[in-house]
Amino acid sequence: MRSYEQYCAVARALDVVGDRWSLLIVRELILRGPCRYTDLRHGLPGIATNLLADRLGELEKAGIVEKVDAPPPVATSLYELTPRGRDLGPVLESLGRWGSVLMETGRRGDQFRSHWLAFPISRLVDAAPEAPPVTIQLRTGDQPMVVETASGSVRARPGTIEDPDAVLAGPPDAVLGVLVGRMDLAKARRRGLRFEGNVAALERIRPSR
Amino acid sequence: MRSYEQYCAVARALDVVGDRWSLLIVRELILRGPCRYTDLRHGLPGIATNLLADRLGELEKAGIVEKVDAPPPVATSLYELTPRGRDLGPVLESLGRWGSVLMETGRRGDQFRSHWLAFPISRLVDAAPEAPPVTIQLRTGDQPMVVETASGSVRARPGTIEDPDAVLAGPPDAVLGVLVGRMDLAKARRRGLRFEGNVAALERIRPSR
DNA sequence: CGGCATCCTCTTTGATACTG
DNA sequence: CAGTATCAAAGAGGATGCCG
Repeated sequence: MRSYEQYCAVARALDVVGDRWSLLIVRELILRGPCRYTDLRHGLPGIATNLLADRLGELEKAGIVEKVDAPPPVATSLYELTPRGRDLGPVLESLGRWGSVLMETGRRGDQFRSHWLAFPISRLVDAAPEAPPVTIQLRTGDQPMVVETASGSVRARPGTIEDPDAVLAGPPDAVLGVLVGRMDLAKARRRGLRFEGNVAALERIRPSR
Repeated sequence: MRSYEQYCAVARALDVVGDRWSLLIVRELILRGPCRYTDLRHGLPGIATNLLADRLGELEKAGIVEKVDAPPPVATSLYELTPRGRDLGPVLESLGRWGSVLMETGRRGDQFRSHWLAFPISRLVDAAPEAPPVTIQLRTGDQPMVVETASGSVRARPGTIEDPDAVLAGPPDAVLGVLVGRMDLAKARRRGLRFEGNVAALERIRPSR
């Protein structure tokens, strides 16, 4: 990106990460940890491959991303964040918080990847830390996810679990709407949500405001 | 900006404010309050006038900026932030925090405007709230600024004050470096800082980390 | 002059094809 | 798999023109 040439911290930050796609690449690496080139392409639907290569080069030069050789089992190299890159977490956090109200409009044919749910879900809070743990199986997007409470917080990870307290399946906006408490079950069902299990499990998960 | 078309809060936020210059326009309106078109141009050195007009139109359509007729004395219209626009404060805050280490490299011929100092200065903290207030006069950039402590916090505003506890003048990086405690007085003087007054006044102002 | 709209050039992006 | 090469389209930057 062409520099703004302003002696201001915001402008200088944007000189480095203000390019189109740059912050979304960081999002992928924060959400998924070290990634192969192909993993990044999959998590960034719409990016042109030459742009991904360009941006990775720039981010590497800026000390945000590091290219490392993967340990023996994998025969490729991985991209991962440097500590300086991980420091962008609060930037993504504030942007995501500001953007969360824009998620109410559902999709307009937007692409979706399941692991993107980890961001809003990490903002949920387990209302009763001393109560028994809750597990919820999600089936939306490209891969199944598990939501589980752990010591007062809520986390999401890819994978499946046996005997979850509830299963949510269907379109991403309905699943997300119910999870964050923005949409009630009846409305979500009308939008295509399939729900099984214990409704009380959802009440253990509440938006932290 | 072309949409990323991703059902992710970060991507949707960037759909709205990810355009070049957009967040810097918001910076100006947060730092200076309602602005005339010309004020914005002055605070955004390097922007092409058609781009400023374009961006203002987009930001208005997105509900971030509002164009209002100024009250009688002024014969022009003003641009101001909507509540939704003011909600971008934390985004600029986190970006500025991340970018602050990029300010150590001084200028490379970058443009500078005095009011940009308000951002880093608001992160300073008055170490001893019960101690007498401190006022510092700054003379760097396009207009004089006053830094003053008030009930435990530190604020900056344009203007001059009589009998300040200290006066800092010279290049912006030296003034800023001393203010945030990154540069000691000797080094700042070698970089062109002119200092008058009470050194102890600086010790009342400390980075809040 | 403040507040844009137009025109033109140059750079960046996006889509696709191709290679080690 | 992990990119590079190519080329058309979109966007940015700069100059200038217009209008109250």
